[in-house]
Amino acid sequence: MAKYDHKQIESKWQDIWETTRQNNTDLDAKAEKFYNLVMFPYPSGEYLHIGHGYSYSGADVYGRYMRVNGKNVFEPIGFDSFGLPAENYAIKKGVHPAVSTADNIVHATAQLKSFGCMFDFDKMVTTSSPDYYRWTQWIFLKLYERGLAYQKESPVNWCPKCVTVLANEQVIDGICERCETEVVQKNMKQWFFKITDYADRLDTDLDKVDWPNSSKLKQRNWIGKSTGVEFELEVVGVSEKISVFTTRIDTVFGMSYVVLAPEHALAKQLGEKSKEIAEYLQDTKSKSDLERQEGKEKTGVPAGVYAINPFNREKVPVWIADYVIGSYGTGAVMAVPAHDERDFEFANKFNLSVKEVIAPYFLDPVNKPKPEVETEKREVACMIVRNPKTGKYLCLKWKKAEWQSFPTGGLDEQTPEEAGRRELLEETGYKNLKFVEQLPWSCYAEFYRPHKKSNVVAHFHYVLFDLVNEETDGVEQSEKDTHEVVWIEKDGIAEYLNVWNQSYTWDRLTNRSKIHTEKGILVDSGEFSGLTSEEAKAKMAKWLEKKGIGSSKVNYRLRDWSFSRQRYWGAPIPVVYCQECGTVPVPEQDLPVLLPELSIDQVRPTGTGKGPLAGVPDFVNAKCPKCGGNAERETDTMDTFVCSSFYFLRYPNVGDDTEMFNPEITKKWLPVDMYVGGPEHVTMHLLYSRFVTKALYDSGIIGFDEPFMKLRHQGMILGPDGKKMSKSKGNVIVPNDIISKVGADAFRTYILFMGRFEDGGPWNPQGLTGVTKLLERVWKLSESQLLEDPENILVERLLNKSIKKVGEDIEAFRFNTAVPQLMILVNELVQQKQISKVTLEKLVVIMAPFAPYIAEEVWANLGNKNSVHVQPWPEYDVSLIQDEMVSIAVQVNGKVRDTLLVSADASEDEVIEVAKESAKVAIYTSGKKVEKMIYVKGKILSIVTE
RNA sequence: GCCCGGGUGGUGGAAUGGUAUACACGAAGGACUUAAAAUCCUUUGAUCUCACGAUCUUGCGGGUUCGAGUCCCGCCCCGGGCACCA
Repeated sequence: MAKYDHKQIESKWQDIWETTRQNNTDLDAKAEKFYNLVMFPYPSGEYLHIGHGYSYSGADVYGRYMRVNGKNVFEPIGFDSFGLPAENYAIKKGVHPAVSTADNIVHATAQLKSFGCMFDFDKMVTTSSPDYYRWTQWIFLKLYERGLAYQKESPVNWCPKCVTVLANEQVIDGICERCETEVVQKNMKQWFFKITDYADRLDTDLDKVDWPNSSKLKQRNWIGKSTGVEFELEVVGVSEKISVFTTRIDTVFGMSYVVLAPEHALAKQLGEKSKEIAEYLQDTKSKSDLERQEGKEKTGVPAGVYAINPFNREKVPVWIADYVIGSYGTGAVMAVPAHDERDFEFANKFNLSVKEVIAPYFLDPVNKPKPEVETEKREVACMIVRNPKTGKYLCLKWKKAEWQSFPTGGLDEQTPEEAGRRELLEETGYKNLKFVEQLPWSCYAEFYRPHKKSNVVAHFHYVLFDLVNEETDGVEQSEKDTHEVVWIEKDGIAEYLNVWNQSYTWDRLTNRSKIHTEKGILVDSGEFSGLTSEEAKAKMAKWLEKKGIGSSKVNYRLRDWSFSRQRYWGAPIPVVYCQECGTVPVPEQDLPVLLPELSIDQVRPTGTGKGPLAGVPDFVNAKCPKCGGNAERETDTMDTFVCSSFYFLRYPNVGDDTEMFNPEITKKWLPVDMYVGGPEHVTMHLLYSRFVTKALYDSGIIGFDEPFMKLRHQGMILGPDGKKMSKSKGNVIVPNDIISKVGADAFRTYILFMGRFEDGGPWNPQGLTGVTKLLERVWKLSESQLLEDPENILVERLLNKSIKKVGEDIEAFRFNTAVPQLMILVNELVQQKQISKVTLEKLVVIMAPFAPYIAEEVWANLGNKNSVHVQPWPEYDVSLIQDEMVSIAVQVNGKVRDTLLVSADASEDEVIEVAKESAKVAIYTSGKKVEKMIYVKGKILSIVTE
């Protein structure tokens, strides 16, 4: 009997599959196409790590499953080999990046082959090779043609260590994503792609794709769509007006000042006249983004001018402060400290007024308004009365409703103070009260009043009193019948009150730094008072439009994509600067603009703000394509994310030197059907790819505007120490050792078995044994004497169930539950004295996506000529999915007391009969009246007794 | 602070509102063996009990339900994303 020798099997089938071209997809085949894509690796280190193996294993199991379900699956792979990390690695090793990249690709390719994935190695792309990056440059030209690539002098993220500009997306908390150096702001002329033109479509089109919800949300947050209004304020004595953007126009009557960002034109203008302002502008300019983030202490200076609130003609001071971002909206905001945390903080620091214009609204969930009775509107005073002698507060316990509250009473044309005194006298008899204050906020509450049998929308005003003495005038019996007067300790109030608006007010009273930032009902807002925030937003926008000073507006947080890099290892930007013609793109037929071959010393970044190419006269000096005169080449290169933003379009066209895409092939094969990769790319690669796809769609080059129809993420495999793998921590696990020890089949199956695919987790080889046992058992089964006929009905049922479950689980990326099903099946088969050939064949087919090598070997050993990987997924027999006998739990009052084995199609009555005979059940039911019996077919019988 | 995930045995982890802890690892005991490895069998959430069995248990506290890991409300903790975006 032969031993299971994974090494021998793996090398044997790798060769055979290569010869038979099993995994080289015939792109012209008639069968329905399935483009199964994994994020291509970045060969910045010597080897791919275990996380790559994880991602590819999952994607490959899925791809293989699609193939045996009749799809013509295309599963390409390549290398994202341009860019900073590859260059940094090369420089560290003292090797030219072209050399180190080529070396790394050799290692990585060998690894990729060992994984046993059905990659089509004939269609590889390497983004750093000229026959690829000519198309990167071509994409640039296409975007440039549409006005989507432009140059702009602006503050950009500069990494002093990588000595280059970075995109916003590559700066994490003010730190360079790659080298973890603090990023500084530098004013430089840089290239940008106008991704902001697509902000809205990038947001709404997410509805078209099947992506994890969390990823859609992440992208939406990054795009940061925000709907509001933009309107103008006149400035007293200045001809310029200030435009502000706000999402809360409903709070406009609470505006107590206006803030300009230091970058605002008016701020600069005012700075010319005032030394104080000029100094402030200078101060904020020198702060790095990180400093601006860290020191969140608000700073600012008065601008010395006043703006006019168009709604109430009130004069409000203008301030200049760096808590307003110059590049967002209009760079100026209206400040409403009563309803915005930041404005509140600023107002507190600089002693600016705070005016409440939004009252919280409460719908009483206990005493809900009744639709059949009338609703009355009332202005109400709510009295908070303290007895200074005892420190207790006056509360009422209601007799006809479940209320425990402070006393309240209608205003009836009186002030809250007057109404409060009157009402307290009536309800409690207390007559000597000292008015303390009226709280600066009010609340609306809508509820049903059982004692008056009506609904009410009450607008509560809160008045504080101190009790001077306990003298009373007595209380009428009718008042005594409705409520009882109680005095409650200060600490007990929060618990005692059960009326929401009062609980809210008490909470705010004891914690005065709180403000109301939610929606509510407008107060003190002129003609808009009484409206809800939503109603007011619509009406106020109309009001502004009618006056011609404002309108609805949408803003996005997304910024344009800065893609020029002052580094060597990237695709040169195909542009020349001509003294006569200005900026001229290199014509398509002249592509690629080749990266000059330099010595390692010339490759090193310069730190001058220009890339190393600027020091290569042969490269720089060029002829203008337009006029033929002398011109200079652009010396910046493109960020690697440009290379990866379209590689999926190129894969099916690899080998075609005449055009980027063959329209026929592209139409047939794109968009990508399934894309697997890490969630860390959601706001970078995935966003950029969607943008480029949409731009090409708008150019009429391609006929689809979303590149990835389905997306699934693998989680991150951490080091054995539970920390993110990194060379410096020395916890990097390379799959090679594992594969050579236990084989690719065991590696793939185990890593997918470890946990949910999207979860990842620390690498722990302990459990590998379980999977190697599984494979060895299958091997042993294949070496045993096989039956010709199916063994028995029980085995058949389990087999059919397994076919169903494994298939469904793969389809849903639930690999970690598919593998256990295979284990259950194999364990059962091992228990059988003998198994049949048919059963073994079916087993091998359904485990083949996980363990392609052993499956193929066993399949061949069974005498099959064709590959197991093109065997159709077995059909399962629906009638064999359901067990004949099922075990039913019998619960008495919620506790399982017995389990019964009954026929699966047993009726409720039959099950009840059997349950009645159970002695265990009888212990809990005898002598008691059965009130209810609930039967869930095949699952449970629930008996409820008195 | 805001927005997403998540919290289940010693460990990785299962579980359309219906028998929580599948499957695997580890551990303990046993068989085979001169011995070990491999393999196979048994046990393995906790507590009480000689035992039959009982009680408790899915981060904490409430609620809905015949029945809650799962649904609702309020907290705590961990991971990720965004962060002065008006």
